Amino acid sequence: MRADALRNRERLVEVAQSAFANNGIETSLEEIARQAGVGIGTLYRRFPRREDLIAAVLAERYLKLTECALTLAQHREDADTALTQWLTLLVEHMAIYRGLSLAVKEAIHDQSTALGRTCKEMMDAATALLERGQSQGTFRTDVNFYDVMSLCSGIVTAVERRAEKRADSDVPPVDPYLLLDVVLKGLRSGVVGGGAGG
Amino acid sequence: MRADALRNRERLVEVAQSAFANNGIETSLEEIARQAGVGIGTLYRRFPRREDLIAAVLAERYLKLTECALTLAQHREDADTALTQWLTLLVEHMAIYRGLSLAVKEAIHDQSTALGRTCKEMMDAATALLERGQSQGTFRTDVNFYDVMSLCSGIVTAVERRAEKRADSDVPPVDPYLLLDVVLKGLRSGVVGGGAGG
DNA sequence: CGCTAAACGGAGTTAGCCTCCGCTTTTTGC
DNA sequence: GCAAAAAGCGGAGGCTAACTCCGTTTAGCG
Repeated sequence: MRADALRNRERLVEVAQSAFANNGIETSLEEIARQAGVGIGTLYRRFPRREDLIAAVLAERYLKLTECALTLAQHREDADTALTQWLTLLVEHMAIYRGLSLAVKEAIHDQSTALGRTCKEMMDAATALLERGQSQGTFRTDVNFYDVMSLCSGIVTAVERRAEKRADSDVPPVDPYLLLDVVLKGLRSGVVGGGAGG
Repeated sequence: MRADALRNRERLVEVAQSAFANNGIETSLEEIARQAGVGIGTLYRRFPRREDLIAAVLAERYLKLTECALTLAQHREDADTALTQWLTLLVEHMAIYRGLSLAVKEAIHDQSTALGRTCKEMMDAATALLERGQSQGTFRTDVNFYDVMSLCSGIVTAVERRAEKRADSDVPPVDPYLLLDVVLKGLRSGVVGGGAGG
């Protein structure tokens, strides 16, 4: 890769990072290119899809989450605590850019996108946490990790929306940790078999 | 309202209904106007925002959900069963148009939109179901109805995404009833105080 | 220095949202 | 019935943002 290309790439990721943080993940790509001082063509050559840019921005963060999951899996202690800790991190991570939780949910099953592939590794590592708990009888066995991710993504989306409307009316604040607690409580095995028939 | 205006209005709602069902809620408004045989200006005069059209399409359905909530609230029997039944209906309802769950989540706090106002009545009726259960000790008292709606919306979003990608890879199907069961289980009081610290 | 592949960048195309306003149809008053 | 007025129609046009294409520029190498 040529030196100027590398420089531009880095600059784009840098600008995108702060643009996503300020304006959400839907920030105009032309705006990002302008701020980075490159042409729109340059941005598209390097990041053909918006997700590719998102994936680049998130790369380190995902790596950290993956490592964290691996570490938690190795310390073969309390499976409940392990999953709780990791999901807490995940929820905090997904709340960083407005719109991110949805983008992740979109990409989660799609190995053809950079975001999807990056996600995959992390998912694999974290899946182990759930499955360990399941084999120990800590968590109910009829849910898979996609289900858990989906619920967490729902939590983050709720927080995002609520934050946007905060100026409005009498909207109460939402506590992601509370919602996560509800989900985790629902995941624990206890007396299995709730009531929602299907 | 003039007769021709009423006719056009009905035609638009009719076309929008099937367009939303086939292409999701983000279908181009110009496409809807074209199919209805009216100009784009006519559509916008009657439905200034996309949400107004959505609200019109959903009006009857919301009314049914509201009535259902009221009925369930009056039969002062099992609060758990009541909420379970209603949320099951809700989830089924929100899965009808791709993107609807998000639109509802967007509008839920915004009384300035038609969708928000229609939602409000339904929410008020359903909130009673949760609160009855809470005062009876059936459900944990630290969550409000917005929280429950948010989690349900997350479930539906997951189902929508999964359905879109079904052609892909080895994606397992998702069961909304299962996820709803997880949420409901998490809502039941039992020994309150899970583990997700904040 | 000079050559070449790589990279650049922005003009141009497409698509959808939304507004504005001259024209048409319905309704109303007589 | 008929004409005036009110209501409604519809699409041209402005706008923004995604995305493509290709002539121009430049880094890197010998």
